Amino acid sequence: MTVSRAFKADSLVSPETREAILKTAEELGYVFDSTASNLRSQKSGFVAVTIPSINNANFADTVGGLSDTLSKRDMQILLGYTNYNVEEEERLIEQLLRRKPEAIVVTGGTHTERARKLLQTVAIPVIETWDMPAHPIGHYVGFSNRAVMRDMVDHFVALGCRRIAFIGGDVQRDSRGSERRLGFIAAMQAHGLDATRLIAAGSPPISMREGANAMAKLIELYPDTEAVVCVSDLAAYGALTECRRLGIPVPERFSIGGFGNYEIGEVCVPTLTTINAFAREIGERTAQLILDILDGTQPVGDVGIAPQLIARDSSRRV
Amino acid sequence: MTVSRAFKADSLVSPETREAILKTAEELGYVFDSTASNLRSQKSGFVAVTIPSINNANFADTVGGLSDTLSKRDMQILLGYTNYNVEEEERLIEQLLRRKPEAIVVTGGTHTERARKLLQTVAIPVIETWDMPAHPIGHYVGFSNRAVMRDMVDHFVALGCRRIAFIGGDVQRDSRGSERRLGFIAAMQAHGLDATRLIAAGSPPISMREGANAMAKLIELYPDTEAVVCVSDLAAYGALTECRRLGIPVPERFSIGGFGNYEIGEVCVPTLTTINAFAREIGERTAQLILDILDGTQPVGDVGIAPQLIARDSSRRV
DNA sequence: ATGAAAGCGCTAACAC
DNA sequence: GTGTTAGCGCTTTCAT
Repeated sequence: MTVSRAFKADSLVSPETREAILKTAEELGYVFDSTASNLRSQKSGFVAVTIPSINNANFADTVGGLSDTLSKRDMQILLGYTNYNVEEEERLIEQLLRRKPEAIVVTGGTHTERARKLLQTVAIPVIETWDMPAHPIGHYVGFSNRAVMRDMVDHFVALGCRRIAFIGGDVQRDSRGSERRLGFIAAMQAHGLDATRLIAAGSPPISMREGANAMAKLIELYPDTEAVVCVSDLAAYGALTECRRLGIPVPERFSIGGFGNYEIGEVCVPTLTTINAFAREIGERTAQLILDILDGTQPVGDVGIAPQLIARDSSRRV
Repeated sequence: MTVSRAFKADSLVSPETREAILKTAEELGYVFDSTASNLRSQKSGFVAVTIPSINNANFADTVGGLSDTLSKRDMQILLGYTNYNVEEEERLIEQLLRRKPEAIVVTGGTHTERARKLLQTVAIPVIETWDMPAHPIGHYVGFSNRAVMRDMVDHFVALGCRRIAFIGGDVQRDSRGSERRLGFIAAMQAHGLDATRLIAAGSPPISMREGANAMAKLIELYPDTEAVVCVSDLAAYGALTECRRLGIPVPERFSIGGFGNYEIGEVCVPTLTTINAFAREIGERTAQLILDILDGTQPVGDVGIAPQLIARDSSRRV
C-alpha cells in the first residue's frame, strides 16, 4: 500500500498523505518491521564483523570507524567476538551468515579450513583486516604484522641497542601476536643479532599484569638486556610498572617499546614508544571499500595500511 | 519440508535423512536463512543493547557478560552506541526496534521523551542498566550512581581528609557522571564539609589526558586539597601521572580515588583506590533476567547491584 | 517420519 | 500519486 511508500524517504507520496500516515503510525505505536522488508527485498542492511575481543581499544576503534561510516548509509553492524579462537570464529561466521549480511569483515587472515570455505562460497564482499594475507579470500585492509616489527627493531638498533628481548603471548591463538614475534626474530637476524630472548607471558591477549610478570622474568633470565619489544602497549605498560616497582629506571636501564598506540602510552611516565596501526582508519577504509563494492563504484581493491613508529620517552640512546 | 526439520536439532527426522540433507546442504553451499525464519516464527533471536561507547572497558565487560550468557541460548546481541547522547539513543532505539528484538537493554535511566514512549509501548522486556531509576520503564539492573559516591567520600573522611575535590566531566551528556558528581556533593554536605572544589575536565567521557589537565588545574586553584575523587579510573590515572610529572608524591601529598575498577588501577604505581561496579555481573544478571522473563520463569524483577570500594595504595591516612 | 497448504509483513512490478 | 497482485524462504498446522 501507500503506507509502505510513506516510510521510504525517497518514494512518491503526497506530503499530506505521508504526514497523516506517519502521525497515525506513531499514535498506534506501529513499528516498521525490517524483518519482512529484508526478506522481500533480499537486503538486510547488515554488515557482519568479527573481532577477537570486545574489550580492546584497537578493535573498538576499528569497529567505531566501521560503524560511523556505515551508519551514514543506514547500514548496521552485526558484531561477534571470537575470543582469539579460530574455532569460535568459524562458529560465529556461520551464525552471522545466516542473517544474510551484505558484507562480512573478519579480523586477521588465519581461519579454519571450513571458515575459509564458507567465506569463499558466500556471495558477498569479504574483507580481512589487521593483516595482509598472502592469499586473501576477498579483499584486505591491513598491514603485515611481521614486517611492522622491523621498524621497532631498527629503531632500537639505531639507538645503539644490541641485546633486545621480546615479550609476547604463548604462540597459539593470537596469530597477529605470533606474526609480530616472528617479525621480531627476522628483524633481529637481519641485523645479525641474537633473537633468542623471547618471553612468553601467557595466553593472549597479554594483560598489563602479565606484561609486568614477563618483565620480572626477563630481568631474572637476561639481566643485561638493553631494550624490550612488547607485543602491545598493554604489555609494555605492565613491563614499565614492574621496572618502577623494582626501582629500575626506564629508559636509562631498559628501553621499552609497545604496539598499538593506546591512550595509556601517551599519558604514562615515561611516555611509551609505540607503533600506530591506525585502528580507526582500518575501520573507515573497510567501510568505504564495502560501500564502493556494493555501489558498483570502482573499488580500490585491497588497502595497505602503513603503521608508523612513534618514538617517545621510553626509548633512548644507549 | 523435511529439510526445514533437519536443521532444527530437536525435531523428528530419521538420522539417515538428516545426515543426507546436511551433507548435501554443505556441498551446495546452502546457508540457512534466518531472515525468513524470523519472519514466520516471529522470533528474531536478537537482544538489542545500547551502550554509551564501544571503547570503554566497563561497558565492554557488561556486553561480554550479556553476550556470553545469551549465546548459550543462541541469542545474539544487536549493539548500538549512543556517544553519551540521548538524541542519538532515541534514533538508535527506534532503529533497533525495527529489527524486532526479543528484549532491549539500555544504559542508564535518562532518555528523551519519545524514547521513553517507544520503550513503554513496545511489547518486549525493557531493562535499564548501570542505574537505579526512580521510575523504571520495565526492569533495571544497576545501582545508584549518586549513592555510590557516599562510600568513596566516607573512605576519605575516615582517613582524616577534609578538603576533598571532585574531578568529572562537563555536566551535560553523561548522566551517570553527573549523578556521581551530585552524589559527591551530597556526601560532602552530609559530613558538613565544603563541596565546592569541583573541576570540570571536559566533555564526557573524560580521558586520561583530561584527568591530568584537571589535576593541574586543581593544584593551581586549591593547592591545599587533601584528597581527589575522580569520576572514573581513567581520570584518576591521569591525575596520578600529572602528580608524578610534577614530582608530587601520591598518596603522601594527595589521596586519589577513581571509579570502575579498570585494569590500570591495579597495575599502576601506586595502585588506585576505586569502586568495583561489577560491570560483567551487570551483563550476566541482565541476560538471566531476560531469559527468565522470556521463559515465563518467575523473574527476579529488578536487580540491585552493590558496588564495592577497593582501598589501594593511592589513598592513605592524612 | 514425512508431506501439503497457508501465511508471516513487507516490496517489486505493474496497472490505473 | 495510489492500488493490486504476487512472492521472498521459512514455520505452523494438519494430514498421512
